[in-house]
Amino acid sequence: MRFETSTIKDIAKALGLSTSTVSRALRDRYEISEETKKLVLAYAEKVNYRANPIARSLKERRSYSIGIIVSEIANNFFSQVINGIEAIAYDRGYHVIISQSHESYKQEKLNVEHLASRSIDGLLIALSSETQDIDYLRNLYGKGLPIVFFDRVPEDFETHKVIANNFKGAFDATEHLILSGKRTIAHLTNSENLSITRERLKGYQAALAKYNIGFEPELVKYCQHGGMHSAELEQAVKELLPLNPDGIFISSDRLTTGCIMAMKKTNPGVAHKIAIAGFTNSNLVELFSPSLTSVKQPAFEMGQVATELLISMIEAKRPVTEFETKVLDTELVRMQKPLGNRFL
Amino acid sequence: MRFETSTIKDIAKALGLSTSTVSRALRDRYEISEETKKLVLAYAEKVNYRANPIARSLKERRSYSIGIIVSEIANNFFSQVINGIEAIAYDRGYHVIISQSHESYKQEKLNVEHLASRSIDGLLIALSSETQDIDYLRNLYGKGLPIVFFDRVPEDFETHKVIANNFKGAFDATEHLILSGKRTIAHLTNSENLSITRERLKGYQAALAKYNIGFEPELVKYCQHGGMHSAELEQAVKELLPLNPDGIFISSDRLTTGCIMAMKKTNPGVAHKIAIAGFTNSNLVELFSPSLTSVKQPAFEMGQVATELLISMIEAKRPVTEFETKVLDTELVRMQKPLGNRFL
DNA sequence: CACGTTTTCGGGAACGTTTGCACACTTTTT
DNA sequence: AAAAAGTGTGCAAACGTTCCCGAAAACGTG
Repeated sequence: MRFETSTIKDIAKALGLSTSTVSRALRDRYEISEETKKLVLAYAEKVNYRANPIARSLKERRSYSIGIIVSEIANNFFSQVINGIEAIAYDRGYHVIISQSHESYKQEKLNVEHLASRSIDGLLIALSSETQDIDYLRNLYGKGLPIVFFDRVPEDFETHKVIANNFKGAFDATEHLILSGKRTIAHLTNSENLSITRERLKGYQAALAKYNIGFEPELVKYCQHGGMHSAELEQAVKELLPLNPDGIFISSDRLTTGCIMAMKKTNPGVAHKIAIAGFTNSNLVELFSPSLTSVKQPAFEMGQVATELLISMIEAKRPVTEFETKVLDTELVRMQKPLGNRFL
Repeated sequence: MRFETSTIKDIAKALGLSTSTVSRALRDRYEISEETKKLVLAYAEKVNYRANPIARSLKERRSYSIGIIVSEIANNFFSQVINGIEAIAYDRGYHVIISQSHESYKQEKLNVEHLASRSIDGLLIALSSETQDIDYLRNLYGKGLPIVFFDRVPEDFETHKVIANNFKGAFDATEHLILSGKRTIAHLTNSENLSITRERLKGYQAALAKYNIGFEPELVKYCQHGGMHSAELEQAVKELLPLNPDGIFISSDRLTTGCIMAMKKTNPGVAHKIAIAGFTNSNLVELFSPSLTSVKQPAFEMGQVATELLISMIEAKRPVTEFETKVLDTELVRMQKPLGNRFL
């Protein structure tokens, strides 16, 4: 803000004290007498003094801000994560700067470096579906920037991570389809680069195995761009439908909604015949037709936990060397009984 | 970032120049010889020099950041607006700090003041549904903080504003219901505090008038919290249904989805019998059941335009005195033919 | 050659904080 | 009574920039 605002100097002058005394009084340091503290506090209150965070940052060499990278904020899951992040961050006196990678590696790298040059104190990141090379992150991390990964995490990076129990979420969803009598279950998923893709695939396979259903690789379709392009989704659906699946397990938020949309567009009839189970944090699933069984991730909590870990790293006196990977349970929300047809 | 990074001083020392010369060379000022400039630039490039934005901000008394206040980011409309804002802001070298009011006046005020103390250069805000008193904004504005309102704007505040053509959007939606043969058209809307509420009500009334349908005040239900609480919505729906409307026009994104949800919950049968038209920017409307006619706002564009106006204010040499209110057209997306029932 | 101009550069203050150190004064200890 | 310890405060440097001002060098011009 370029407009006039009272500074510590003004207070010092007005009260006939030195800036150091005022500063210390404001920070409630032990060296200052109660009397002076009260005086300063009262006056500061009166003139509505607000410490200039920029000057503070320059002096303390930190900005009290943390960067967030997600693929997009217009996404139920991520916007809920962000809410969790904000809840903790604001509480602890940090503000957050959000950037979107739009599932592009280039954009992600650009944004991270922009944030780093903006003097963030720490970074919270879910990798883009394109990302394979995370050396630029390793570099920043090596220079001292605390980083916590969430949701989409790299395997070979020693730091805190927060993820959902993707294996179990996928297992539950697939098992649910099997228990509903489905046998030919397709799997639509994200880029192979992503940890979530691999973990969810394993869950899917494990469920099939448990019920002695053979794993058919051609029933698995990968979307390199995470469903950002509708053409990609339509292509996948077109390839999948001829295999006549009676169920489909979809592995991410955007993919789930995008896939249903693509199925309706490609072949509206079949969309209602295939049982759908998918990861999504949409709070509108009850409105969807066809309806589906959804795997909900504890997004808000994930944001909270990740932020707490990050702040603990930022505020640690000495370098952290013990890292943990928190795994949060997902929730299976079973499809509503379709009581719809009599009303159409 | 607290980790070591090269400064202008380091460059100066290494090159045997003064900091002023280096600074000027970096900023490409005319006083510096081409030769020296090249030397400095080359060295800066070599050591990967990045100007410290915090020091810069302190010196220049501005932060190159703009604040955004929306009611929530987990909202199709707002997240799209934010995308538009970011597109322009990043392009012009600003970064954005997003805050959510959650439709609470208290939270809104708190966030705005937090942002202001964080030295934002300007503010982009859509008022919360609770907000009536905007004196605190007037105060900040008076002190020199540029503010641009979008979507939910106050009437008595002289500054740039960007809104959708709410009157026409509401008119079109209502007319569409009328032309579909509906005669008892309810209207579910936001808090009366909001500009969008008033404008959309007028559009609704105008459409009724055009077709000689009497306006029935009891068919209009207001939601003070903009549908943040589901109880509020269910209450409204419970009051509305006994009046036997055959159509309903809903006035905002969250309200539209929330209302359908509430109708399905309260009386699933009737949900499919009432024709629905509502404002929403959800990209999933095609998935909804019951399906609906939607009024889409040019959210992305709204963000872009608002940001351009704000930046023009921020960068204006002298105080801006000519303000404009940009009105952007909405788009009516007609309900899909329900080809659904034969597939259920 | 003496003078003004232009070009190119450096010194140093300033932005608003925080903090190590020194200093003065009071109280306690030996 | 002198020394030590404790208490409260101020001075000044520092964080990394930008920019005003002055000065040295190079260049005409008469």
